Amino acid sequence: MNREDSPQNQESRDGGFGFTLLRKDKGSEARLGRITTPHGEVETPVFMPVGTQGTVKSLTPEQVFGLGSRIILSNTYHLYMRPGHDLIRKMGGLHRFMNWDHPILTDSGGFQIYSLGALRKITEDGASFQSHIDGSRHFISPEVCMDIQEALGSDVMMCLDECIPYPADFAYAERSLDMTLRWARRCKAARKNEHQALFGISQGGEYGELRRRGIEELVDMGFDGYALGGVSVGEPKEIMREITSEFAPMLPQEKPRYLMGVGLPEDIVESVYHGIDMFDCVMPTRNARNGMLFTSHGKVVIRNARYRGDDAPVDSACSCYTCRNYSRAYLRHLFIAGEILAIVLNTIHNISYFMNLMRQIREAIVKDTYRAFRDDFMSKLTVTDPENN
RNA sequence: GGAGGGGUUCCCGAGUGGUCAAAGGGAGCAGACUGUAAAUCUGCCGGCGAAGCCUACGGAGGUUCAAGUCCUCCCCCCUCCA
Repeated sequence: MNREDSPQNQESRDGGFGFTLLRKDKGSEARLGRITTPHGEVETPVFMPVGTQGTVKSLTPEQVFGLGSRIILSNTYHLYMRPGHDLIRKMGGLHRFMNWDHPILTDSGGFQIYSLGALRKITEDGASFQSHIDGSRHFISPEVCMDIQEALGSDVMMCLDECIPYPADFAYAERSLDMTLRWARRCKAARKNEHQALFGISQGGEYGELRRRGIEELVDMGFDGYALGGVSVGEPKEIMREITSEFAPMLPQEKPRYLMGVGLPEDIVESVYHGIDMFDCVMPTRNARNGMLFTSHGKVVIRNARYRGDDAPVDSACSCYTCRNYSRAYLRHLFIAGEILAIVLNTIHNISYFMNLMRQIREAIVKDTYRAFRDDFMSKLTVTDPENN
């Protein structure tokens, strides 16, 4: 890797990328770790708020950091389309551009190959997109993808992959997997800045033999971390659980393991149990904007009539800014009135909830009580909460 | 006092003989959201348990097989002229 010799290294604050496995829970596969990046350290298991367009929607970077976030996710495809990676490069990179001087992971655009299915075409060479913004045509190959992510200057780059939908038949899943593996090889060959970490992504749909072979090949190639991709694309929960429980342990012990796009609090708790270290999901931010709040007693749809005159905080067990200062009745009023502050306060709460959850998860691992923590968490899901009924 | 326009389901507002429990908004109510084309999307929105029946288009009466739609009278609102 020659990190010590790279010119970028001398400019960096803390050196290159690294992962230290600090502890493994005795009763489960759960792990406690530390990721080191040029922009700071991250304790794992970690949740990365999603900031697709170079912003965690509705929050300032100071707020995001203040809530406990130490790494965020941003997006190659979206920043390439607008404002353009060359502009961001000229502006000194994404960290400076968005005023976030902490770690950033950039997704590759692989998810847009899935989510913008109607607007793209895949060939062996890469993916051509018709811009969802102005209809113009663009082409992203593994090489272009690396160039964009290096222009953005993210701390962790993701390989370009094809995230296939669910369900997908075996033949398609296999063909796609093999292409994704060739793309991974090309990404690795094309990257110029060894200072930015590069993660490989497992695909193969729901097919165990494909997952297994894919992971073996990725590990042979050698990446700084490994992701399980192709989940949270509409598959039944059991399938996601199977993939996670069976293949997280197959990923190298000494590298971070990232479950892409996950997820619900219970999905996170369950996945940590099987040895996942990193998560990202739009859920806390998007659902906040849609009026759904995560709480220790289940979800709260703040616009519901039952909260009209409710003077209690959203979650009495939460000490976030929103819960310390505002009633459900006020939050409901703001949301129904379409006020911007509703979105801000909701997002503060949801991100706060996820950060607290991750903190509790780490504490449980430290205490070697993760299994009990997880069992307790899951049992509460099925209990009807008195406070909320 | 004269001339004209209008009163529609919670609100606004379409509808000028049957295809009308009545378009479309809004409000209200509920649901969805998992590497963000998302401050988005979906459903419900007179009553009764379904086929169906009942109650509804200012009020009363009438014409017609059939009226929110046509006629008569009445009540109320708006504009202009005195």
